[in-house]
Amino acid sequence: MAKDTKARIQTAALELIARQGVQRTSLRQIADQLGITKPALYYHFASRDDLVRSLLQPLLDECETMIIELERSGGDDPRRVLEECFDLLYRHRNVINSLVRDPTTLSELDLGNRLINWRLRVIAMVAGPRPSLAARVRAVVAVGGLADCTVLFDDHPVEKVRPAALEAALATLDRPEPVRRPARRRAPTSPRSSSRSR
Amino acid sequence: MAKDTKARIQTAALELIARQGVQRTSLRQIADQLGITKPALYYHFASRDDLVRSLLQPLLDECETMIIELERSGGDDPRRVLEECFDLLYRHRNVINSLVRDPTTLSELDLGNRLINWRLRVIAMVAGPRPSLAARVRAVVAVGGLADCTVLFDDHPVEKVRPAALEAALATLDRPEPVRRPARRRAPTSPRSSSRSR
DNA sequence: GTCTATAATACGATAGAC
DNA sequence: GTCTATCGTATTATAGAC
Repeated sequence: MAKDTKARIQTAALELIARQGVQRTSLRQIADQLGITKPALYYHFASRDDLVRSLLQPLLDECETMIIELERSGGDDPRRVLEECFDLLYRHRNVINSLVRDPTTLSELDLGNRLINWRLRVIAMVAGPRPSLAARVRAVVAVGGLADCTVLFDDHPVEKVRPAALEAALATLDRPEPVRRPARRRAPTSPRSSSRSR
Repeated sequence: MAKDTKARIQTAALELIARQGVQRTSLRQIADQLGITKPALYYHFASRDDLVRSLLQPLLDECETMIIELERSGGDDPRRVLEECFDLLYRHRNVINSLVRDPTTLSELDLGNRLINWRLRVIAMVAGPRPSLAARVRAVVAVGGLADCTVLFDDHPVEKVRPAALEAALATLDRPEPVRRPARRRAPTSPRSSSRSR
């Protein structure tokens, strides 16, 4: 036990942040959880922001390399793009839920912009070249829905969720041209549009 | 101009929160924006939390009534469920992006649990009775992807996004039984599974 | 209904001893 | 590498005048 204190700090911080959000987690709480004092944290991290950033760094690095690699070699294979995305999102689902979905974190630096940029690049790959609006919408649904699956089925084994999620996302994409949908199961004599719109 | 000061406070608060998150927005900032002082806010709201809650209340109320109404009358019509969801999410997209996605807000009271509960009820309606895991996954993708569309296409007219999003979500659901997918467009001789898994 | 003034508390961060 | 002690600054909230 010598230098891994840094790692223990990160673990404790992530745990607290997962429960109460970034802003609500103070250096005092983190120090207390470890049984050390606040100034001790400053030996390992230059500032609070430095600590938070260190939690995000692995995710950011892997996103960057994954997307660049996909764009270089596999951007024309939606299944492979979705597979890689699912695996990365699943691997980092803790950090994503605790930190990335927090608007406070997003607004600092250009993290929000970088994430939006990556997302759009993934969507662009999945939507294919010169996509119509409908195709882009399908890509958004596929990618966004896939992301939700990495987080909403925590009680299910990932080996079962993963293929199901990929099939569902790919099914969303498989609409080469707009057609009138055939009547769907169980749809009674309901009015075509009953929404009160907006 | 007499009693609508309360509404003006809410508007200013929402605007600031949209830009910097809930936790980063202080009563001082809100007061400054309106040209009044901090204690004046306490005449209209009992506390800071009271103000934040008042911003969420309309969304919460409408969610509750919408879901109850759907479960009573339209739970077996996925299209109608998705239509109502899209319209509600789109109508409240500002509050949703500013407040609801903030972990800090979610952890207070049982807001997070209520939202998860509603989401699961919507997913259950969309997935149909006694759904398989695959069917539930498709429902998650459909609902989650639909939600993303209300937020990601801000620069497009909603009259175009709405039908496209609904079609995409419904397409996701339309997989009555698991079949081997036919080969998809543009998939070259890529290896079937290249993911480094997790 | 809004003000001035202030209390009570928590925060991030630093200085300096050990 | 961790401590005690503390600085400066923010915050929410209240008391009481007008």
